[in-house]
Amino acid sequence: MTHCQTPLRLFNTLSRSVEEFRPMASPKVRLYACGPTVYGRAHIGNFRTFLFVDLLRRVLVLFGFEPEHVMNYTDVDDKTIAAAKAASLPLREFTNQYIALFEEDLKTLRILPPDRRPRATDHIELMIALIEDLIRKGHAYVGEDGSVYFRIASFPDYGKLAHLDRRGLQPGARIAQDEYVKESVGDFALWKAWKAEDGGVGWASPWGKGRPGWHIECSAMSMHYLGQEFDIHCGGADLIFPHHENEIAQSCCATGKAFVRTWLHCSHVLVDGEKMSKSLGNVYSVADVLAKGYTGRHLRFLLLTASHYRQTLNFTWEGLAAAKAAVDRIDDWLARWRRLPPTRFAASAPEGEAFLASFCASLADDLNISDAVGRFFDFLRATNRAMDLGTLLPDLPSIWEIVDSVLGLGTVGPIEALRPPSAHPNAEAVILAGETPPLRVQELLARRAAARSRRDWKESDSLRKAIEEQGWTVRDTPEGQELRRR
RNA sequence: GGCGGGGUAGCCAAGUGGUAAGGCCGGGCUCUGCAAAAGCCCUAUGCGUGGGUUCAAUUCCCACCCCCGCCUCCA
Repeated sequence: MTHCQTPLRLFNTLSRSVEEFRPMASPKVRLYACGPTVYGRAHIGNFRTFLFVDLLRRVLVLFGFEPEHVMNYTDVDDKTIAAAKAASLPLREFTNQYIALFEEDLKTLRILPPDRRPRATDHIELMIALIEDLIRKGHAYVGEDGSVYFRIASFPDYGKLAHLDRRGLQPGARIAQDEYVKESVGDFALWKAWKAEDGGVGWASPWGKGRPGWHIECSAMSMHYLGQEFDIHCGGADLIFPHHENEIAQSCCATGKAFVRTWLHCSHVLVDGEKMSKSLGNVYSVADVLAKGYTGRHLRFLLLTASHYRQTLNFTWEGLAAAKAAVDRIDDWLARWRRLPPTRFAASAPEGEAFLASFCASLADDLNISDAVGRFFDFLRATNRAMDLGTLLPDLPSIWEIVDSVLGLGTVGPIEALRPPSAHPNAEAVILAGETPPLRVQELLARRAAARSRRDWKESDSLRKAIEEQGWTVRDTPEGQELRRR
């Protein structure tokens, strides 16, 4: 189902410019995204990045590509080891919990699960083989401490992605304690020798017991699943340096190939204009947002559409309330046309075509979702007006399918009519919640229907209030009462 | 210091060398028993500040003032 014919243009961090995207073996697109380090609950900043990857993936499909999406779990590093130890749990058991929570949050945010989600600890042999290869080729060496380091001096292009030259890597204030064992400050660990604080965590290797450095896992797993050279590698902007720079160095030196064609990076989230930090108490998880009465769809809409992915996104509760209002408006629009008979929709209509063309054009321009959504709201208003007037509509069902393939909001619940013989006679109402209202609400609804037929407005109003108190909203339409979850 | 990203209405935000998308909030109106929803109208003579180029700049150039990120923990 290719709907957008326009060439897709993306900003490549490598060239710092917007380029037409052309995969190596179109329509296949091999896509690798750096995943979370699973030592704690991920926060909304993390999810902005994963939502960006989700957007990219959905847009690729919309433009006729077939992405194969791989995302890793970093389940071994200083933090996971320390946190597992603090929790008195084996590393694997500890990280399992956070992977489960993360996947639950992905589902809440309606993020499509990556095709593969490899864990670092399941691929230690691959990493060891890669490190051996780098040593063999003279790009890595074993330090006095038994750790293996990558020699950045052996890779002339080092710094190409981050646009840092070696002068920027001179010894500074933050010299690592293991400095004396490395040839150069910029050299980074491929393999870390076992230390007492690692406890039971460690794997046998040609250099003794130890564990992989952070960067090597992504090189090993991405090349293993996607090939030595693949199309897109993406992640948060903070990963540009050193993580992705180091991945490039390792991978290119090992294979002599270009590794990745297009690098994409998503900017960070601020909260109330400030960087999230535990000391400020502004690090929010998906669960925190749900606890305030918002849904995953509200948060998704905010993080996905509030600004361009290369722009810093300032999260505020006020902004989330605005996102909820916008989603509610979309839901009302959906509920409205979904109840219409098929005869109201034209098979093809110029306004529908024009809208889709502009929607595609916006997304083709480096995933300009804000602009695309702006077009969508124009279209929403135009079709609402057509519904007011009762004129023929564009093919809304198929157009929405396309729009929602990107927005990922879904269509909430089935539109059902609740009428006798339901639990309560006269409780007829259209339900827009996707869940059956409790008997108490059905009863109130029935009484209200009766009051309304008597034109007892006072009773009708107090029953509406009672229904509100049960967490439901009732509206009156020419077709009768309409019930929805508040 | 090096590299990079920003400053557009009450809030969020797109955008263009030709006179400011969209969302939220607010005000008015239509419809309605009421309410809600929906629609219509209004809400930046203005796009950080000062210069310059141009017939024309928010959009290009120069200078300046703020804010933020990265520079081997970090989505």
